[in-house]
Amino acid sequence: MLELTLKYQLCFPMYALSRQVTALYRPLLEPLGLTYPQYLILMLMWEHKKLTVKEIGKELWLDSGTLTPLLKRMEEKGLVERIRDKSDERVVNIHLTESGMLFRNECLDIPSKIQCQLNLNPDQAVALRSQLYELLEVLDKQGT
Amino acid sequence: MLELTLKYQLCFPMYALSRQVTALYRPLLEPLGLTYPQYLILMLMWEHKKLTVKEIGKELWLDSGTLTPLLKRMEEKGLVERIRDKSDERVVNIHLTESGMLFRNECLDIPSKIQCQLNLNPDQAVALRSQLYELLEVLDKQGT
DNA sequence: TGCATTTAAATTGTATACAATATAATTTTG
DNA sequence: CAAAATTATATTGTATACAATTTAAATGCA
Repeated sequence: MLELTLKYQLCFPMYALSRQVTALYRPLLEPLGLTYPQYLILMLMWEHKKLTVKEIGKELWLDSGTLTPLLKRMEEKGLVERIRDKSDERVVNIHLTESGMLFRNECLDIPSKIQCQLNLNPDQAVALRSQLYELLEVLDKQGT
Repeated sequence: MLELTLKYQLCFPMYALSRQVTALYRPLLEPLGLTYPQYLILMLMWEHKKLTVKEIGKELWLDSGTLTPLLKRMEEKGLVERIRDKSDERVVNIHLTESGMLFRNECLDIPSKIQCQLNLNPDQAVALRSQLYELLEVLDKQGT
């Protein structure tokens, strides 16, 4: 396991699978004019209606260097609005628009389509997800 | 599991973890002037000495649009040479240089450092790796 | 043989990621 | 209170990813 060969690495299948799973989303999101990170942000917004850039960054593990241009593109598409906080001018609040809200209906069956293509039963999916979140937790604590 | 909320998705922790694990490599690779994809290519080259762009692409699930500039940068650093195949001028063979060979010594303890930071025992790591490769296999077959 | 098809890389253009730095606003502190 | 430190976002620059197209070479086949 500690060998310096591609096939013994844990990181590599993680990297490759992440990209290939994202590729599964592409044909589902492209007709909606969405990219995968934009879809992630929309999922957050459907749940929260309003979030700061910092809060989005914490959820997605992304910084403002990535989020600022990404959110600007989403604003251009009319999915969200970027509004400076009145009480703290450093903060930018992201608001879901009516249009962004309606996009949710178009995305309702995406999760089931993806899970089907991964050929996973629900139990397996839940188990794998837990394991991945455990590792994220480990890294989160180290980052502190 | 089929809910349209970030925390119920399987894809998201995969995406986030992949990036965070790559971030673990960064402080180890940066002193060597390497990026993570460059390190992956080096691992392949240490094993094979000579590969075509297409063969590298198949191993890493990357296309020439990504690999051509990446390999040019590695050539500039003196890690590899890019040489047109004499018998088939469409093909570019990538050769490991002496210098690229020597880099292996600097990377020997990277895998153990990473595994340590992930706080995984070898059995867990092997099990997770297998599961990820199974999913890659599923996607590979669909891609056919 | 000669031309259509296929193949391997390269190129172009767009969208992330992320380090490093800059900017502006707020908080802390002496 | 005023300067220093911190914080939130934006900007700049570099390096992937990847779709779409182009180019050049090799192959298939009538």
